[in-house]
Amino acid sequence: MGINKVATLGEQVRALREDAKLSLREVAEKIGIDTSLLGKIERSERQPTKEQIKSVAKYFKLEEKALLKELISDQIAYKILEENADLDTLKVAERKVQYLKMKQ
Amino acid sequence: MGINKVATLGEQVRALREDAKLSLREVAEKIGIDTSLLGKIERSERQPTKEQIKSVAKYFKLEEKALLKELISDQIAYKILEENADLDTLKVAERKVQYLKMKQ
DNA sequence: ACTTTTGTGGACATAATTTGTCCAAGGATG
DNA sequence: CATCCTTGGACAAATTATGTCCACAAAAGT
Repeated sequence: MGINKVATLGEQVRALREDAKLSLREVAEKIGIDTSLLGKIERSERQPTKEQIKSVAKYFKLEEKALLKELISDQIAYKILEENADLDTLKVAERKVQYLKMKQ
Repeated sequence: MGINKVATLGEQVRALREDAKLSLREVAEKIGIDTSLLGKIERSERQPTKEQIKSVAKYFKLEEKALLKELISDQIAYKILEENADLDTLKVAERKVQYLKMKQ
């Protein structure tokens, strides 16, 4: 699974790890976090911090910025789902971003 | 200012209140919250809870669902801004919502 | 000019949410 | 069986958000 497929950040990380035939333990240790935590991140039970994102990006030689974007979009997607909000809510949000940027 | 204009939830509430020529105190009391809190909500310094949204909707005879949508879109817009994220992030989020809904 | 009302903002305790770890247990692999 | 792997619960700790109190300045009223 490529990094560009539609999947959560966690799923993408898992795919990277499995493609590299590495265990949670190995990667977690390299990144400096608990095995269980990495597992939770892959299952989207925990949101990685920016620092963790950096470590992951570095480890898998990915662009940190791209992963960050995956993180934010994940968080927004989950918010929409758990609030049971209409997809159109995102359009409204987009307009608000533009509006708020206008008024500096 | 109508409820449909592009503005934050707080600004919309403020507009409603000012159009009705009411003070923060009056409305806050009716709604059962502190004056200062209502002010902060109008300035987006605090996010109203769902209960507060309900009270506001009831008080101004608006659809609760519409206000809820304003709340969620506000939260998303502010997230985009404070993370300095690209607007395209919202598109990614949209695809993820669809993706996550697919896998039930 | 004095009084009252109004909105804002800081400080703060409290509450709610999130994070990260430990540990136990179940599966798969060999 | 023995080992490695992943998952999940429980929980303390950390982080973030909430709501109130209070003081102050500006505006409005008398």
